[in-house]
Amino acid sequence: MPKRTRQKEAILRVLKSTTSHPTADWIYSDVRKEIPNISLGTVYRNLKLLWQSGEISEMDFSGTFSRFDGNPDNHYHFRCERCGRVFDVDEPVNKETDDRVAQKTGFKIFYHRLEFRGLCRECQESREVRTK
Amino acid sequence: MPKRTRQKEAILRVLKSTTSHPTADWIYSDVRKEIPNISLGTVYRNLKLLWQSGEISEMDFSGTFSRFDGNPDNHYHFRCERCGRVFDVDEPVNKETDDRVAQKTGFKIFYHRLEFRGLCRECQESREVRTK
DNA sequence: CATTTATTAGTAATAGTTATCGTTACTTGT
DNA sequence: ACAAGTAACGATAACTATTACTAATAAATG
Repeated sequence: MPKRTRQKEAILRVLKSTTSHPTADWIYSDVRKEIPNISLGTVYRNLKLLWQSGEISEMDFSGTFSRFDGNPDNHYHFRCERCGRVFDVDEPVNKETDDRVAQKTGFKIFYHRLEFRGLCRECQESREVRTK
Repeated sequence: MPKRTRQKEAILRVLKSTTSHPTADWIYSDVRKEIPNISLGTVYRNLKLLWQSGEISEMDFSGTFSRFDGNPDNHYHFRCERCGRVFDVDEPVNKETDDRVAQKTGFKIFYHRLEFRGLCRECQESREVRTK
């Protein structure tokens, strides 16, 4: 059973108080204002714990390494959360949404990335807790 | 002016001959069957060159570090390709597409990630070549 | 064929993240 | 309230993906 600690609460509070999608390092230096001797490892550990319990979400999916695609045209992907494999999804790219969002926000939008997440056919039998 | 080298051609050939979205390391070991003493740095350098010339695309966007989001509910993001900042996008999440793709593919789909890419308002003035 | 210069192999360095480990402090049961 | 059990801590080392550096090599050009 997880424990509620000062460090975890501070990290969660920092994360809930901003919309800037901070990096682990940014969170680290912000929390240090309150807990000056907190360790960077503690920040990473708690971010993972908070993510596992569903209290936060992580972007820049799938961690450490890049994957490359011989097809340079914009298309969509499916990623299996269990085995990590990536598949192409044959679904037409919807450009109208780009225009509508650009209109609403004032951003100039070149394209978008869409990735579906779930379990591939092979992995659907034996579901497990998500680990990373 | 870029040169066509045996290494670059081999890397491109490997990448065009698979749909498995390989990692740099996987590409490295596959190309080594043909050029045993190729360097891993060469693979990375050429992947970047091929990406810059638009011949391939890269996934797992934006490189090295993760960003975290205090809001665990599924929502969309916009990422500025110049300054790297990430903004929330207030757009309803479309669950029907998940169902349609699941039907077509046999995957079990939990959710999807959608990220728009372009230039934020501040960066729209001085556009530049994309560097990474 | 000689010159120019991008690219190479090899290796060292960097950066983000994770693992380890002895110590601390939250939680639970008595 | 106190003791026991154990999750979490801080500090640091290790790991992994990627990039930078350098002298040597090999495409391209005229």
